[in-house]
Amino acid sequence: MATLGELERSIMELLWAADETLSAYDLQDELADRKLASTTILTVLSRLENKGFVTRSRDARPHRYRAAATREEHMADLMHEVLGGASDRTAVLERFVGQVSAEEAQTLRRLLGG
Amino acid sequence: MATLGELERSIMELLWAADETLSAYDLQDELADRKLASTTILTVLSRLENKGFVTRSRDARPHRYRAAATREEHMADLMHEVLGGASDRTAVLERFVGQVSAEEAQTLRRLLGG
DNA sequence: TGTAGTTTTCTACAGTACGTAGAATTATTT
DNA sequence: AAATAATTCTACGTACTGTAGAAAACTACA
Repeated sequence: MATLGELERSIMELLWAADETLSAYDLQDELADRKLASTTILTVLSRLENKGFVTRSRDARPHRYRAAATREEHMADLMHEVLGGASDRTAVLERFVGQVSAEEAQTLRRLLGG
Repeated sequence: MATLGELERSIMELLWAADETLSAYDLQDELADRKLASTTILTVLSRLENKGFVTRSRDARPHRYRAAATREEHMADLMHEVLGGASDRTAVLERFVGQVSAEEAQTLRRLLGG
């Protein structure tokens, strides 16, 4: 999975937080403090699309964008990606679980259908 | 946590796999197929040290290097780092657990002291 | 102890990714 | 068809990584 830059991440956060699809102009507004050119937003959205993080609807103009996966899916994917790179997955899980808070351990037990 | 480049990762893998500390020359040997200059290895080791992935013993010459954390610790840290960036951790864990294999689910239950 | 050999640090450069945006092009609206 | 709006193309600065030679620091031996 590709990695995200600073602005790329900000834009993903906005897309993840949005209920609706967003246009480049919507994003430009939400990032108004950074005073970015609309072409900048478009460029980044294009790159995010190429990386598979974003899908674009070309039906109307301006084009509308949405995150390809939810933030949760994305993060879970990242975690699995890390785990997938391990030769001894059990050892990694052991460490992982060992550092989890009590509440989260409880959550995990519940999710695992204890 | 910083990200690792291609060669940086190869060197970390060797350090993780090693029981002993390794010198730049040891690593050069293990990467002999790539025909790297020893200064290249030293530069990368230096960068890894700055990033906190490697510790160096200057007692003897050549200096000896070791991974700051085990591979498992590192990977568990990465997973926690991802999880830490989530606003809704439970949702992420839910996704994560949902994609885990049956055996790994079993492992997790055991580790959680079900 | 001066000099040759060894090891490390400094400096440098090419390639790639990202932030950034103007120019050129394409589409829409009137 | 002209004016306006939106997208794509092109480009550049910066940071990071792979790569290594030059310079400096250290070690060992004559």
